[in-house]
Amino acid sequence: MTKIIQIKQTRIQREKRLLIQKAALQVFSEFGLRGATLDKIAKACGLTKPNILYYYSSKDEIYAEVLQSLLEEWIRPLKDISENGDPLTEILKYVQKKLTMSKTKKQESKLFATEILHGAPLTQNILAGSLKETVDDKVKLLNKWISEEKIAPVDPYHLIFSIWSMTQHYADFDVQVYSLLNTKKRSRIFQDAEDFLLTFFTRCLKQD
Amino acid sequence: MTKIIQIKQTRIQREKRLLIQKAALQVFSEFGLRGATLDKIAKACGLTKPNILYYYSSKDEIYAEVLQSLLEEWIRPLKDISENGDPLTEILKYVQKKLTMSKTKKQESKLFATEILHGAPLTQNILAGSLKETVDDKVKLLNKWISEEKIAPVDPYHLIFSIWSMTQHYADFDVQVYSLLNTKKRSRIFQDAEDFLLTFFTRCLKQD
DNA sequence: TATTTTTTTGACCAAATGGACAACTATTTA
DNA sequence: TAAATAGTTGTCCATTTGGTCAAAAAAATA
Repeated sequence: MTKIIQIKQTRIQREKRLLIQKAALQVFSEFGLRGATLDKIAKACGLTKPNILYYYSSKDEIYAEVLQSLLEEWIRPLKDISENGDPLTEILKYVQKKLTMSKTKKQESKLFATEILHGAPLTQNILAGSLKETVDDKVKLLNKWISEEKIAPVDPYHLIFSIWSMTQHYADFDVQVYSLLNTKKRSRIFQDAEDFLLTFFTRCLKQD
Repeated sequence: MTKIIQIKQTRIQREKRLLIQKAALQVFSEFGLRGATLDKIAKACGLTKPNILYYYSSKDEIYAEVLQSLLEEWIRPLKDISENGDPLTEILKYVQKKLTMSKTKKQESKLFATEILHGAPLTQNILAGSLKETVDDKVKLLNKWISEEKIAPVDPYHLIFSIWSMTQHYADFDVQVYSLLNTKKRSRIFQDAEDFLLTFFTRCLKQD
């Protein structure tokens, strides 16, 4: 008797898989792949361990799926930098978008950081693939803007790295950032950060 | 019979403890606290697991010691920013020093990053203690320089964060950085990064 | 060199953890 | 509503792993 392979997801499958992903993101971002346990994920979403393994065949599969869906979201805003807009405005908009992501997607940022930090075992091909494509594309655009003297000359790769590092810092290192600021400044981290970053990049990129 | 407590370390103890610390740094920075196993550390330094536990009473104790000795080293360069030098030069020297550390102390940087990323369970008091003191001190100095119009006005806390994030990025996210650059640019990452950072901070901070 | 102290290790243990599975329940479908 | 399918869970298992311990080996000391 041939086993019938189920193609379409049922309502319950959709719901439970999402539930598990959400809990897994939370647990993985806090403890890392190896520190996270199925029991922790199970508790975080109110399911039993075997029940989780009914939807995913292994812990690694959950991790891979969470990471996968995160990566696409992570790359996307870079693509939005538009050839048509005002160069400086486009770059500042990207900075803002990334900073907002640090605020609203802290767990995603931390999970991504942990993955890269530990050698990107599951992500390497995406980094060297679709991310590299997008980056190379935007580097071309930045170089064009530079040659047209619309922004000040600067290494475009390192410009992109600087945007990533400075914005993601507020998510990944939030504990440190919070520890070093007093209560008053703590309450307006993201406003201050935005002011700082916009000023910073404007000063650095403005053609006088 | 009272057990005699040994105070002075023997030659072997000094040597072996250092050996273990070095191996532990390597393993912890690659796998994180939970991903690292005593067996991996043992293999990395050519000792047996029980032998390691003869020198350290637990895995956590090794981690704590490695982290502890790293933290002091990590904070130090910030203290070197001198009131007496030329403001911009002092800041640029600090940037350079931090960038060099990213190149030569990659494992340390990654271990520190992982610790903070996961909530700094063992580091919180140091962050809020001696690091905060030093930072507050330098913030005062930066504010003084700003009020004297020796550097352009900018939020000093976020300026420090930006130096940390941009320089450490080259250690912590090296896999990503390498993936995105072609062979030619890969061979001069740190020169390019230095050029970029010095230009950037100069443009941002120079009083015209 | 004899004795004491330090160092090393093989064998072992208990807890944690990823995962399997059969039995049971709930839901869907005919 | 009966049959079929999907979903759930208690129990169990094997492996990994932090850590113990007693006995052996090496080193220091008297």
